[in-house]
Amino acid sequence: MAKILIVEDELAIADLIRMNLSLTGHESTHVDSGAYVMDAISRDKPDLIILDVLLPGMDGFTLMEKIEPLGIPVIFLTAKHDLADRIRGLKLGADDYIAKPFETIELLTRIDTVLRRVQKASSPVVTLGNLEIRLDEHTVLMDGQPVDLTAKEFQLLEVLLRNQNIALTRERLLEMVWGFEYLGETRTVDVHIQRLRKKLCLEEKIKTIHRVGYRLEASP
Amino acid sequence: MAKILIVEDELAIADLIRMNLSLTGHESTHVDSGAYVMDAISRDKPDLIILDVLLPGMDGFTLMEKIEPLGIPVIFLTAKHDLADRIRGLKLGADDYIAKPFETIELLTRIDTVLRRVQKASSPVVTLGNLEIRLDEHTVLMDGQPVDLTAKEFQLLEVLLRNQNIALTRERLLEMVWGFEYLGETRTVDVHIQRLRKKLCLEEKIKTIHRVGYRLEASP
DNA sequence: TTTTTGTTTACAACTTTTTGACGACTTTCC
DNA sequence: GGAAAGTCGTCAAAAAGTTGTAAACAAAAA
Repeated sequence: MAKILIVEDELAIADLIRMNLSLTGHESTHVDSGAYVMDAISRDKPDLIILDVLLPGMDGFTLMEKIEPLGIPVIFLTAKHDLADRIRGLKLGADDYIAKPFETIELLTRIDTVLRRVQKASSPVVTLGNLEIRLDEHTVLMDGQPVDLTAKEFQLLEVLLRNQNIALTRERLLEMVWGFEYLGETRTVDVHIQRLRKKLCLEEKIKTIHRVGYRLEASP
Repeated sequence: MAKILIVEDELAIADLIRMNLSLTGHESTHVDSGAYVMDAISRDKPDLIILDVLLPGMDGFTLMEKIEPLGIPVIFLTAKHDLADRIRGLKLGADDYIAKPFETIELLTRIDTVLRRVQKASSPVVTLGNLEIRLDEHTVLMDGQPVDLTAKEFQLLEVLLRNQNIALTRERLLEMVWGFEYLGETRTVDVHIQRLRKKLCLEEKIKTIHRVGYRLEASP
């Protein structure tokens, strides 16, 4: 169940892909020119982009450079024998490529593999038990209800989330949240940890490691 | 700079791969039959395995099932047109595949991509018999169950682990765990050793060396 | 200014670490 | 072999150190 954007000028191929995606429970949209890609991305917020290298208007590599910073995974479609293209695509940050003509099952498998890989890695929304942390929006929902966090609290939460299951010393947390050169009491960390625990009911999840620091436990 | 195990029966191909890996700064070992793979893994502890599907002795898929639980990433080598094989490999948990005959640069690129992806994920873990010590998490699991250790206990365990099979005097342990300038009773060490032995059932493994100190025996 | 956010202080509650005592065990040497 | 000397294991109480919390204070934003 992912949203997939197909960038492909040959309608027959696009339709083939769309049909197969819908059969496997994915939602897809299609644009047939490079010029519309960025618009489509901001409108649909796809989870994955399938990108033909040979496009009218704007070539796939130029597009790739624009897409890459957004962190959306890309699967390249290339002609069978353009090895150089495939390498270039991978180097630009594409997650995979498929050579045309491709077999449907291979396409679907690769899509699933990439989605699985990426969903593990990073998404702008992190959930932790009954919490949903939207990094982009800078908001936190607890059981769907928004909770007000101050800037420092949010940053601290972010650092803890990015280091789930890792014990972090107060010094390390000061570095990461307050900045490398910050000279302050390690006590400050405690107080913020307390506030996070209280506001988000994380008494259990944010473990104190005596004489070490704190560790946020990942959800089981 | 990774250790790579090549499982390939055609010597020419294995040599080609090894040469290229050494040119790009990787270390590699080679076995030419499936029968030796598990031995080679436990001996060399490779960071990545390149596995030919068609092998004498044991086929790649059977091997894959054995390797998968170890969490070592695998790149499959398949014949160009065996699409079914590639899919099967990916489904079994392979991280990538390359179709023979392959171009060297593609191989190298894919190796780097997989290594980069995997290195992000992993974190330092040491095992000793039924114990698993996660340094980052500051946790110790015994038969999969977490055991509570205090900070000093954990540090002491770490030092012992880093010096397996080496007898350490109390003075040396004090230096390494308590710090160079620490002035305290050597009795303190005993007490902590006792607690480790008790908590982690290490009565056998942490040997007392009379008039010398202690030694942690490596697992057989 | 008022309000909100961030930092520090103070102290009680708590956990860990150290210590000293003593019995058990090993080694050494007669 | 057996006694003396030294070493180690264990316990529990004392000491040291760490953390939670509230509340005061300072800084920044509205």
